[in-house]
Amino acid sequence: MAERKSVPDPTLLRICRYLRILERHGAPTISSAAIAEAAGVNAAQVRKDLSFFGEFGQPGVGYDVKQLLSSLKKMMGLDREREVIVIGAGALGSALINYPGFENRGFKIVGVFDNNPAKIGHRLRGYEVMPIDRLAEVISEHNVSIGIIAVPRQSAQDVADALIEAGVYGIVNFAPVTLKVPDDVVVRSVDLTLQLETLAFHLDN
Amino acid sequence: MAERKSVPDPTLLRICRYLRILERHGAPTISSAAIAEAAGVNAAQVRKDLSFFGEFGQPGVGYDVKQLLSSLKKMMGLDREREVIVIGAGALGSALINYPGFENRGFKIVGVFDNNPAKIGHRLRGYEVMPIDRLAEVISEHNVSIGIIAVPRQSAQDVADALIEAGVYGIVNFAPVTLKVPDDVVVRSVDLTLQLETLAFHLDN
DNA sequence: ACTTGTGAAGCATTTCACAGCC
DNA sequence: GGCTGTGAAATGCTTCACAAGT
Repeated sequence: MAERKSVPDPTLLRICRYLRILERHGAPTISSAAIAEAAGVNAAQVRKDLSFFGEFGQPGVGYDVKQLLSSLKKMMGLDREREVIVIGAGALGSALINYPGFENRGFKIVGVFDNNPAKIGHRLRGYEVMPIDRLAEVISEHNVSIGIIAVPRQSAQDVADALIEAGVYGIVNFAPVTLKVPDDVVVRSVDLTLQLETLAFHLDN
Repeated sequence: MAERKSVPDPTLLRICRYLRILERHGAPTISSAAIAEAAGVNAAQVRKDLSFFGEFGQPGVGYDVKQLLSSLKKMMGLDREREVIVIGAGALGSALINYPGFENRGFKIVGVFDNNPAKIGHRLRGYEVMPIDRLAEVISEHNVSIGIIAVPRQSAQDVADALIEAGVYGIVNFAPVTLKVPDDVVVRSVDLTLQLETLAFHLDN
């Protein structure tokens, strides 16, 4: 929970987006203006964001893409593999399991869980679907630090409780509820309909 | 694009979450403190958020749940059905198509598109998958105002361009890129990995 | 006694603007 | 000439605190 120097959350999210831009950038160097243009933000914003992590650029030249990439990855904790599990083998869980963005960024799925007996034991895109009661076992065996909740709203809190009980400190929640967790657990939510709903407002106004 | 009185974006997102809380609330009235507790925010925040849309509460009593719900839905533009299309019939598109949250909130899917010949013509959870070149036709025929982009990063901008060309003014983008669009088009992005990536940082710090 | 609605204060984030460096 | 890094200004958002209503 505690941060060395308190990096603003919006900065963290933007840095991840810069990472993608850098990865697809051809030239060996890039300016803050070019990153800003690709990310749709202000150039000063880019420089300020980077400044939370150090000084990476050369005045008059810009940033060395390769070097900036590896520095940022390291500072963001994205330079090593992490074991994650997915709870919920429905349509969404299934989509997440083979979403390339996860494995590409070092998040290795080491378990898929569901409480539906019809699904348990079957293979889902290469992963065996396990019953929820094996959660704790898999978590400790693979040293899982992150759980991805892709179950219906009704069971999301129960799953979160089980994850925390088993020692998971990071949760990505795809269910449309606000999870109640202790202060030392970090929850980040992705709500599939929220943005769509706000769009209704924007189109009318 | 233009708003009557400029409602902050965070407020819009929270209002949508309050909507869900209200829908699941048993009692006929609710206080700002109760909404706040369920949403994990400050009670003053709830009152301020609601105040952007009007005065709905009674001092000493709270808010009439039914009345607040219907007022908010109306002000958010969620009181009527809207036609949407989904572009991309891969794992994610497929998950979105039968995600209950969409239809439940008045977003009616009237078309599913993909450019993969192997998928075109086949039915996907009840929807016929159509080729991208029928986009404009379906959009004008069904009066589609919102397009949901669930294609890989590489084709997302092309799809956005085609949507805009065909008269769509609202886009929900699930691809991990920043789309370039004219000022009168509203894009809202949902990034499936961004939150997971920031979690890596939080767990290390 | 309890709860709303809201000015005003407090805090956070973004943008500006420019000194300093290549 | 072009670009970074960063104080300072500007903006935006959240929380406080309280008058007013029931």
